Amino acid sequence: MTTDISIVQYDTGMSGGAARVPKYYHVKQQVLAIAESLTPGSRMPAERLLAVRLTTSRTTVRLALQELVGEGRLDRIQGKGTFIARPKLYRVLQLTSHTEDMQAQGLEPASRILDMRHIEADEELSRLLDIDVGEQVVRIERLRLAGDEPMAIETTHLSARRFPDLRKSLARYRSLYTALGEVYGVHLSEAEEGIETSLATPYEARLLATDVGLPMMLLSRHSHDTEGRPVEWVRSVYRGSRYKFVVTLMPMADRASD
Amino acid sequence: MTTDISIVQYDTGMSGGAARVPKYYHVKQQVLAIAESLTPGSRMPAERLLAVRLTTSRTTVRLALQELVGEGRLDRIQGKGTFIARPKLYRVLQLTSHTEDMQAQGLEPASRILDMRHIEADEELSRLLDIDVGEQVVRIERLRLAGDEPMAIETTHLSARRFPDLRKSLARYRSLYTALGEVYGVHLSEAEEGIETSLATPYEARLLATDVGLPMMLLSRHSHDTEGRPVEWVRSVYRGSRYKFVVTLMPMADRASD
DNA sequence: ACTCGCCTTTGGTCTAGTCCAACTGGGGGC
DNA sequence: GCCCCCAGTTGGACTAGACCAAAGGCGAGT
Repeated sequence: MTTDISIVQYDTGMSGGAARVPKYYHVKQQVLAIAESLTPGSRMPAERLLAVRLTTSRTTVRLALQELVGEGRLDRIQGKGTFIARPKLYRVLQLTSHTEDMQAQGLEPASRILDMRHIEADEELSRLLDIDVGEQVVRIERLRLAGDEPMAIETTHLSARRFPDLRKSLARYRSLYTALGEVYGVHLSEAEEGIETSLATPYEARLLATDVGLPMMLLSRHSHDTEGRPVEWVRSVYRGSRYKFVVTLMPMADRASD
Repeated sequence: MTTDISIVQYDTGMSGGAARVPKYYHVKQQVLAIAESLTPGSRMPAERLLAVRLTTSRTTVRLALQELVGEGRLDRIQGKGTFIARPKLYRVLQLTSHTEDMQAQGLEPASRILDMRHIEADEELSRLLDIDVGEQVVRIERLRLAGDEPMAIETTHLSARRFPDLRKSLARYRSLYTALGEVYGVHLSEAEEGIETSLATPYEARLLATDVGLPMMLLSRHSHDTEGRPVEWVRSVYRGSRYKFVVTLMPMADRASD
């Protein structure tokens, strides 16, 4: 029972020199091989069994499994087992609403309002929405769904003064963007979107049916109307292992002619 | 020495019900509090010391530290210690070269060719580059740097037949895009970019000075020339904890008028 | 025949401890 | 005075095992 950390050469066939490869990484490759021999939805061998078969500890097996879950290849369900996951979904980055975006992909859009309240603008929100610090801001927290699968937690911020009675307007029209156009005559024209990684908090993990600490995609959108005034600031958290974001880039104006 | 897993209410002040919070998550908050009281670059207490102070095991402390490293808040260096990290860098998504992009942000662009070779097109590459299966493809693997900090591993694929003697052309012009324009008369016009998360492989971790298994940003770019023909297919891996990607979205053509 | 509850199985969390690897600094040798 | 080596410290990897929590099957009781 001596601890034996193997030092092995890395061999993905890529260039460059050697790199140290921890044992769990080899275990991961072996587990992956098993996973690839099975069809999506079918069950993997139990952790304790894998540990015995691969002559390692359960901890090491779990580390390997954790990475495969983080990559979206496996799903773990306590009490039931570990299963082969389905492939990633696509999410197109464009200036459309959730409703339009889902319909364009043939998916059933849905959303559940988790929370809707007024908060006071802090310094950051006042800058983003071009209002005074302390002014009222409508904060809408929604769970976005594609079909019956939870997709993202989206938190939208708008000026309460500019968009009064937003709750009623939202109820009347299905999509927020439609309501903005129909009720307040505001049309979106340009937005900057920021994309970064984060890790699931316990709250996010519960709502999105994933595990605490797994990699997430954090999108923030800052939208402006046709007059260039800021309209909304949105922060969305997606399961990183379930989505791939796609954006079409066009040449910049000052390069179009050369 | 009984194992005592505390079941505590989650209290980020958000809506929704309770969620189970593992102990390491509380430890993480405590460690984060310590980190926030220090300035970037300064050293955190040692792991063994934190374990004693927070009355937990070193394993649990390491789990908490791992998440903070994954979020880009801490850096760990074996033999030296754990340090407060610097804030994230921005990376704008637009149809420019690495060289232009870096210069626009006042950073010193640099890149190191890791590997350059010809490979045979498999089915996927033949589709992406619009060539036959088995045709030669130039594969350029480069380490992108911003100043002296490794930024990404970028792997570019181009048709070898369409761009002969690319090595010489690359040597003459600093940027690949410049070489494409000057030597081959090809100008890029539109590209689809895909963004997803992945986990660092040992190879990637070594080159990007990060740890195996940490969340990464995986960008893939499919660029076309002004005639709509595919020119390159690029796969780039960035340290997720170091970069935030920014893209400007414009309204779609069929929505500009309403 | 149905229902309730226990028991097994499977994943989830945590501990305590061992050994390896890398950086640092001090002391001895040249 | 300079260099090298060795020992201490710090992070990295792994083990063995304990107990918790959720899911589901099965059997006893009604």
